[in-house]
Amino acid sequence: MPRRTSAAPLSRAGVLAAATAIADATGLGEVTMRRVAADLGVEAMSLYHYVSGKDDLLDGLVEAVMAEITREAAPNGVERAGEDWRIDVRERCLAARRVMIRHPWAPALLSSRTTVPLAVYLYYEGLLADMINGGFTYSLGHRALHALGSMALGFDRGVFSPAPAGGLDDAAAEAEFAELAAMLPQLSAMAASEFHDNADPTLDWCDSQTEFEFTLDLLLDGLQRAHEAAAPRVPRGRRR
Amino acid sequence: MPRRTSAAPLSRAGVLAAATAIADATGLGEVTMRRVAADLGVEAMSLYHYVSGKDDLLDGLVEAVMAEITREAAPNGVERAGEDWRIDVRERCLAARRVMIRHPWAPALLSSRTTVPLAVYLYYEGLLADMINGGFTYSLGHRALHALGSMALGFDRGVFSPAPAGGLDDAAAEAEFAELAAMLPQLSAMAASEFHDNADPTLDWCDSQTEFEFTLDLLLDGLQRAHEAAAPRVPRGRRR
DNA sequence: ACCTGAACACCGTTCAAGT
DNA sequence: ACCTGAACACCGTTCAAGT
Repeated sequence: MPRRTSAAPLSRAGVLAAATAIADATGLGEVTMRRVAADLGVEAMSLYHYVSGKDDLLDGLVEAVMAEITREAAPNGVERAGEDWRIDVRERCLAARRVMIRHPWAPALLSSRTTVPLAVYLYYEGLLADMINGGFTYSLGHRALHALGSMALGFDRGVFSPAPAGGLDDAAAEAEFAELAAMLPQLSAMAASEFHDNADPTLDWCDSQTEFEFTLDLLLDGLQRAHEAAAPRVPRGRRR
Repeated sequence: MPRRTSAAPLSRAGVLAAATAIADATGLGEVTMRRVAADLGVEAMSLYHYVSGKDDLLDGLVEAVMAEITREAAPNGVERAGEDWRIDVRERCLAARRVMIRHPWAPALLSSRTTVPLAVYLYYEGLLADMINGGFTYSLGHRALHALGSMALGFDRGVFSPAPAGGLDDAAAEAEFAELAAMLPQLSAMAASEFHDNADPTLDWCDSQTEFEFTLDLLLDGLQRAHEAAAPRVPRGRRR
């Protein structure tokens, strides 16, 4: 039991920083009131002075992530020029994605929150403002936020992932894998085809940056089309 | 403690049915080994004869939901004709959505699973087969599965939802709400505008069926365009 | 004001024992 | 074979008590 070495007083920010460090290092499942407290050299109950409970701690983690996205999108504290809604929205989504890649636990945390923290609304406010400035109606802006879905926050929340349950270490597992591939002929053929085309080794042939950008541009294309169909004359900003 | 009334022997299907009933009635959080067992008039440890643990029970719930989607998409046990990939894919997504609406806990469960159950792969296999039959390359099929994301399983996994944390019961909460609206001018204006246009009362003005279908058609439009750009001559099936 | 120890009400899961 | 009671190792959280 390491006593607290530094006399630095506890604070909400300190508690959240400790929790973030644990999540980054060992995953969200290890983020426990007792564990966070132990890392701070303190008992679990002390945390309740800075955080109203476990739920508030998790909301705090979300706020920290959203703040990091804001810094990522405006590196010098300045917002983008804002001449083209499409570039602005795209850059916001890509900035969010860079942060999500740094914190792989964040998408699951975001998805699991039952109540939406204010910081998330502030982020959506910025996205919507980009589009309204670009001449979107509120109706189309509303549809756009839904259409972007989790892409707006920088992740692809499909349940689809290339490796099925269980590893393929021994021969038994390999036989099981072959049987499974027989049940999934198209998915197997797709995996084989994509492997072959791809210089990149097995890791991350799925959910790569190019997949993300393909989907994002597909959505932005569609929104741009819907926008121009409703208002063929672009009010301000330049065309692509 | 109600003893087990019927002498019906326990079974995996029975355990899953009890768990599904609990989730439907009171939410996923109440699905507990002890609670499921109690509803079956049995002790928690008895469940381990039919389910290898809590994780296996949750995988079982996912399998039950996927089976329900399959039944929903092929009501009489027959698959669709398959003349147009777009109609086939669309109908599969809408069938999945009808099931998700019946089991509001399912999207969160699907998203939280760290390992993907076989039933989910079988579902994706069907979706991919629709597109390959429609002349898609494996590369475009792969991109399409990613692009559809959670829409493929019938839900819109954005974190966006209209009501911020906390109710607006008393005057204090209402003042807080006004302050919050001032921080979110565009979102507030959007909400007001959409409310005004919508005959439908407050409930579900967001995440409605029309929003879902708008996003789905936006994605299908984009995929169709990408498909036709790569292979301008449609191999089989009719054009829209 | 800030931190603590003991306790409470829950979890999932094990194990040896019953029938 | 199927079910059980007691126990274990964890949770988040409360409360009265320390300083």
